[in-house]
Amino acid sequence: MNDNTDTHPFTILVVDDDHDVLAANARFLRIQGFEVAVADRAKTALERLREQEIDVVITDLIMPDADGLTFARQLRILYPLTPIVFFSGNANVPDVVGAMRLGAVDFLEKPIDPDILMETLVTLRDRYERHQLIERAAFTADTELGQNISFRTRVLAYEKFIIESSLNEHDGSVAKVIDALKINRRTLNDKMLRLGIRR
Amino acid sequence: MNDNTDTHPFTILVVDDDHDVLAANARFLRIQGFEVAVADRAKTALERLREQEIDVVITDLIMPDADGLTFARQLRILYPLTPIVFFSGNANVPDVVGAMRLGAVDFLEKPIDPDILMETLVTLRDRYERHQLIERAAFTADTELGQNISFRTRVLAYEKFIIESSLNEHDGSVAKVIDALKINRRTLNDKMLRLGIRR
DNA sequence: ATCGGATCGGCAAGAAATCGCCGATTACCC
DNA sequence: GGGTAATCGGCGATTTCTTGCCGATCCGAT
Repeated sequence: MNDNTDTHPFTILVVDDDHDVLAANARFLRIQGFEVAVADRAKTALERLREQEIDVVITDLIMPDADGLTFARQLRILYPLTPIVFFSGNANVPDVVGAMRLGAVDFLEKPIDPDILMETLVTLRDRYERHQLIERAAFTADTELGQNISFRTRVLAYEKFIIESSLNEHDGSVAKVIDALKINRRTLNDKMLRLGIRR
Repeated sequence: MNDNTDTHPFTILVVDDDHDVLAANARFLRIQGFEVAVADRAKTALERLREQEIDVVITDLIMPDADGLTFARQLRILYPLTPIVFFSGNANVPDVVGAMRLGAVDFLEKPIDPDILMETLVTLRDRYERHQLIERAAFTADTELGQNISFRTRVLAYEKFIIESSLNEHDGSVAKVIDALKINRRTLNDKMLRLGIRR
């Protein structure tokens, strides 16, 4: 659709406190052609997120300074829609449930099967490329502390995201979007206007 | 929203192919004061759902005529917002992930701890009583069923998620949430009421 | 018991969103 | 050119949301 001119490469943040595994995974993903950032704990991960535009976070459930779910919760507040993929060596059911409730995309078991990892990431990248138009600024935004994004802003950004996704999904057919989202035609037009969505 | 005055009792459908366990669980729940329907396989479960109004489905992941995820998928098509609670004796991670992606409320391990079961059900009943059917799955872009849920529902679910996350983050302090989300106190209170959020 | 901080809900005016109705535009196909 | 399908925006009645103001409640501290 609306090809924008940004050249931002699809970037993955890998978080793991085991430096060897971290390095190995990072290398593997780079070889596969992904842009990769790394962090060895929650704190550094949040720094990376602040520094650069991250499109997917892959994180161990167990970290030295915070458990993965707490980290995911913080992440969700700052970046509500950034996909998170968890992995863990000895996951129990409640952990998996908790992770999925936080909107995790997937939960992989350690040792990670490279094929499965690739498949997951390729799916996410495809999705990302189709949804390229999402205004990340709306979520990321506000230079200083990502914290300070208002409720309103987030909701609007999310509405925009839904509509753009649905438009993409339906090859730009407004009629189909109306049907899929069960939204009034007039309302949809109004929102598209207000949110600056063009087909 | 619209207060209905119906006298329909909160009804649970328990699905398990082990007749002894099924009977035991059903009795337990009846003693606890719930209205209970039972089924020993997916086919009968779908019949029950057609016959009577079911408010929650609790189902074993493994059934003689269909695996639990397939059943859940059918259920989701017919009744997109009916809460599903899974249980299983030997759940593996992919199963749990699949169940949660289908919008399961929880995933319990067999043998079921009665306390946990009760807690889950009481929560669901409370929510039911507040006419609050929104599920996390409603806004997660990764669900298989994201398409069948209205725009409105998804946005509301997202609002709920933001507020709950923020409350969580701030140890339940409404004042801090007001500050963090930059939302009017009165508006926040209204939304919490409407969305069924308690501290 | 009393004070202060935090929270909550009723009320009502003002602001914003919703959505039906109508007419306009564009594109495509006989 | 006429017919049709898809889309868009102006207008305005109606509905819903927002939010300031006021008073009530709850609790821990004094």
